[in-house]
Amino acid sequence: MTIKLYNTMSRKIEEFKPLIPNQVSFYSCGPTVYWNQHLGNMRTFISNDIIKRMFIENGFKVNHVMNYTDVGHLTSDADEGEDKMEKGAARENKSVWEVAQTYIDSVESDMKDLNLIKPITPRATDYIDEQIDLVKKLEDLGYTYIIPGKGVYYDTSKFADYGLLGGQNLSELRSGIRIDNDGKKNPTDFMLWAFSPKDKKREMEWDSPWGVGFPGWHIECSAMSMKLLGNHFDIHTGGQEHIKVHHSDEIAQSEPIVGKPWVNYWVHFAWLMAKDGKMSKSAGDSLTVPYIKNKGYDPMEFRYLMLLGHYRQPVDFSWVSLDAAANGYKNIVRKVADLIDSQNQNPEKENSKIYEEWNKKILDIVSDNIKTAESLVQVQELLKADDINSATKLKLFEFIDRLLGLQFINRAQKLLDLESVEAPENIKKMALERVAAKAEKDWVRADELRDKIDAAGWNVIDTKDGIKIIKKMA
RNA sequence: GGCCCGGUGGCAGAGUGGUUAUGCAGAGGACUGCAAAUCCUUGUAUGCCGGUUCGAUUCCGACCCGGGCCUCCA
Repeated sequence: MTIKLYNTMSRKIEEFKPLIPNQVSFYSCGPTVYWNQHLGNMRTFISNDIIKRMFIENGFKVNHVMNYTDVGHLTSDADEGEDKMEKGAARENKSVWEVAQTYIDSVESDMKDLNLIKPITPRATDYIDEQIDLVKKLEDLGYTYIIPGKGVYYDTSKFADYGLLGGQNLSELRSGIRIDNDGKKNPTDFMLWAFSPKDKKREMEWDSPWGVGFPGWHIECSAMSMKLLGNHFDIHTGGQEHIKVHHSDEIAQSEPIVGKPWVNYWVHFAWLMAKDGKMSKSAGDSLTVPYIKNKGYDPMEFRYLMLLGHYRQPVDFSWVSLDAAANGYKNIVRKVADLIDSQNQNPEKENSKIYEEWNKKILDIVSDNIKTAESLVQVQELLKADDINSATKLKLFEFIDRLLGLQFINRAQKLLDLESVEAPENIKKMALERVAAKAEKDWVRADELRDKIDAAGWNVIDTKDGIKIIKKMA
């Protein structure tokens, strides 16, 4: 099967060729754990997860690493800025270490809710020695300089390919830059190691050949990815905003050490936009997984909404679109439940030829640059196909669940379980009274009883085989 | 200022040089005492103007509009 991905470096959709056959090494820039992660972050995690599942279904062994940035960084190289981790600690009256743990727990809970296959998740603070080692190597190679009182900086003019990923060379970047940073040799130079301020003790700081301080932001991803995936690896992903700075800087600090190319495929995800602008402006406020759960949405409904769009296309988040996705998702679950039901009533044998055909068709679509929306069209077509029996459809849904992670069968089974809950005696009694009323064509009495049953939390439904009493969804 | 990406039916969002997905919502019908569920049917959509072409929504150019990045951000 041919796998294709859009490579930001070449700006083309390329056929994927692994460094090692049937294996893929895959690094994703993860969250800074100083606050709740919003739905925009979740979109990125879901995109990573789909790529991973696509590889797994294609028979690859996947080594997926996603870091947690638990080191504070200055918000800007230009001035003193604020340290996000320390800001979080002050806000919550906790140590920075406690803050990190709190939000690691929180994001892991979200990832579980969204049915993400857990990646390997290193923490930046566990790789300080590796980061210092990289800075030392860059210093030995002559790529660094020190600004007294501030830190060790990377001299981007020493790296001929600087900015290649973003499609601009250094002089273009210079002309386009809006701010100038005093002390730096080039506006694009960035900090590799920051010196701790003289006047105050930081909670997170370490000794280094250059003095007590803490690592710059970009170096951690180079250090952890090299350590865990090797000096060369297949795929590096992240949000699209990382192209120009973070990933360009990662390349600049890594390729002098490991050679070129360091990473074969760069994949970037477009943003989920809140209606009033970027999600991150309201980071931690309301648009989180726990928040939508409280509003009664199944996290799978959000995942389904994300899969309706393409990862390289920005998507607007709104309650209207989430509602539409929720309805669409529930409708599929209902139909899958009917398939399970029908298979329980009249077991059929699956048709392996049809299974293989549809399996290939859907996997091909997703393998072609992750066209999840188109794969969901096939899901609808599969449900409508009346020449495929329930057993075959269900087996295909098992595959679809592995590939898209939407837990259709799980939710369908839950629905059936809910529907099989026995009604209590008083409800049953009312339902039988209603049957009697109906027999006498006493429609007023019948509807009254149905309302009473409804108020008690049950639905009574007339079918051609008699009545069904079903517990209402919570 | 530099770079990049879009503008598709009521909404969300695909694909495609020539019968324009899919979903949600809406309408009509079947079924039902009425509901619910389900099924069937249904919609004069591709920003504007040129060009290439037998033919463009799809390719090319200009324009208008919107968005993103360039500063921490998934």
